[in-house]
Amino acid sequence: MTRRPVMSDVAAKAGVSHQTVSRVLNGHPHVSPTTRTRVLAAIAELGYRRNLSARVLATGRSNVVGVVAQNTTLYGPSSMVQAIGEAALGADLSLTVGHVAGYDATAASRRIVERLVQQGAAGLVFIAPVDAAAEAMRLVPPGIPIVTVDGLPEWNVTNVSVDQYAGGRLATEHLLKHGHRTVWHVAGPEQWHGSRAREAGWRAALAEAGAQAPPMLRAGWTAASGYQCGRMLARIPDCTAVFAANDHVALGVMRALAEHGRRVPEDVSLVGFDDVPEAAYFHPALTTVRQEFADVGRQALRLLLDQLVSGSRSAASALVEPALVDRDTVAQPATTGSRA
Amino acid sequence: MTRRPVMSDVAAKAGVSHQTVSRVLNGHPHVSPTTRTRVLAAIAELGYRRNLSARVLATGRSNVVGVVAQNTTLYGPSSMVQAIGEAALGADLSLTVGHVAGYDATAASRRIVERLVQQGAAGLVFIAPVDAAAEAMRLVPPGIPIVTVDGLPEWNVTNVSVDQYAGGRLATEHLLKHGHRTVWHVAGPEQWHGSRAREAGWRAALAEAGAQAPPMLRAGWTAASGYQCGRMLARIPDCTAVFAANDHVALGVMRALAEHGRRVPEDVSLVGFDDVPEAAYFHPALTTVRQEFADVGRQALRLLLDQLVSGSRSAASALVEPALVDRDTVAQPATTGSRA
DNA sequence: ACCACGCATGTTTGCGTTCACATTTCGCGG
DNA sequence: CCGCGAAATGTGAACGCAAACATGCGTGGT
Repeated sequence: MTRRPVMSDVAAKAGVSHQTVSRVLNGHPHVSPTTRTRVLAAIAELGYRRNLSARVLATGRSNVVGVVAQNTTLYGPSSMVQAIGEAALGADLSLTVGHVAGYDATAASRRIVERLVQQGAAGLVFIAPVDAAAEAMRLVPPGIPIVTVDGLPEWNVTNVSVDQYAGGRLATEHLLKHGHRTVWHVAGPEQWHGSRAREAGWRAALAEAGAQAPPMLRAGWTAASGYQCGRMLARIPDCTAVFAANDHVALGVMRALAEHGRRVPEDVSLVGFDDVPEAAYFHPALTTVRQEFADVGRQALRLLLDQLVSGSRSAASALVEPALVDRDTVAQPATTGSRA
Repeated sequence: MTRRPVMSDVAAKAGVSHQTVSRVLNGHPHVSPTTRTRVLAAIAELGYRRNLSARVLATGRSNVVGVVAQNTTLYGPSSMVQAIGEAALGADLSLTVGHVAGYDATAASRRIVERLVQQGAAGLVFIAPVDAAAEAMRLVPPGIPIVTVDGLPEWNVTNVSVDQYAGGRLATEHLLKHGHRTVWHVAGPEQWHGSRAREAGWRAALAEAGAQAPPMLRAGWTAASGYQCGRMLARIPDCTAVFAANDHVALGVMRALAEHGRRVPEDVSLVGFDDVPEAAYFHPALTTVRQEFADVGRQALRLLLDQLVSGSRSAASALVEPALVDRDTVAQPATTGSRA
């Protein structure tokens, strides 16, 4: 077993100095075309790859950006990571993704951040939809730019998120507009900023319409938890309109409703959130609020890049507007036909 | 702006040599407790983090493993990456995930592999459900261990996958057992090995039962493509049993069937694949074949670790057995009640 | 009392690259 | 034909760390 070739091996083979090889590799000027091709040939022949560690050590810069993601099994986070990855590839950056397991978020985030920093990450993207992320963020040395996704404004860091408050309003107003007296809400986990923002939007829309806010139900992000909540809602005759935390929760709710013989949308109208690709094929097709996750990912990387070139952290921000996608789960309430 | 502290800064502050600091950091023996605490204090005070590039350069080893993943938006891949990430964290390895965009798989994979190798990855996991991955794999220098997930045996590399052939049989046999004369199949993309294996399993089960294989329909992995296929199937009165490429495709099929007034399972029985978390909440609840993605991820990392300690590539393999999850989408065919 | 051994610590060297600077080569105008 | 500047190439040092080797000190056995 022979060791990996290094720059001087290439240099020897091409009959030049290692520095010339370096110049070729980095596209520096002042290298004659003939030398360049000779060097290139030697590289190919030896199967030489440059050692990135040595390069980072020598230059003090690296072009890897780290991503700290919360729960990449979920559709939202995974779409964003994917989008960031594609954008990074385009910007000739490489991506190191630290996947935080669900159960011990704080400890895991710490370790991940620690590693990313030690690896010399040039910048970090925190997909930080929960408070636990803030603490890990504090471990990052001041020199390294940060962008959060779904972070909180008070963290005072560049942030990009979907305007979930607006989304909550959108959903609620849409239901109200169809003549429902009020709208029930099955919320997501309360640690998630998104849940809280959607809830706030829901309350705001209700208040503005002069409608009383019914008690709020708490679900996770899963269909199973939505189903549990749905079983409660199904027993409440007054409940004619529901805004669910996300599409999967909505699916669970629909299921519970159906089992109790309550039809969607005839008896109960329902709006989800996210617009996962299969939402249009639920039965009936789900009316929902679309979040452009890929867009969020791209913007996050763009903002990080801005900081990278400017060389310092900033607190710029971007908001992505959600949009209502009207399908088949919203209708007039049956009893109060032409009341409003 | 003062530069990041290095080992000698810590050493100076603690009044020792840099080598002693190194020993403390690496948990070497022969360091007195008092010195150790002094060094630790200095590290904390300075906010020192060791430079991983320098470490890698000096030792020649790195403990980062690379993952090349195809389409992490999908439930399967993302679950596996997540599982690998958790397992890696447990083994004190760090993970660099290269996310291959969908559109130009070959070029993107190349670049990602190139990077991973240059970064000095100790080992690589290819989530390689398509042929394009094989080509990228060839770029990896021989010294670096590889594990593929959903790879092909002829690649001659350590591989772990779900036994999708068995899964296809399972699904088909389950339908046959209920008295269906034959089973239709809506397959996934043909580039994916999983699709092909499931198809083979389907054909085998049919042949074994002496049933004629009806023409096969081709979908993607999405509900939308399943819906398109479903619209065809709905027009075929003979079609009483369908095995769908995955759960989302099954959802699309169900939707199309419902629109044509064909009931599931009374008129058409349906089996999916994957058992995504929301499958139990489809309407009706989907009978499907469960793949233990997390298990696959964990095994992949374990096999990589084995190679890492043994120091050489091997071609061991692991197969994870899928299991049928019986829910509400399979029943006796209506017309041929007590025929078989 | 002396030697030898083991523990705690320091010194030197090299990992593979880039950077700053030194040197050689070449072409061209006077 | 000389000299000068720019282009082409080479040389040495530095990046931050760990490994190998070297040193000094205390302790126990005989």
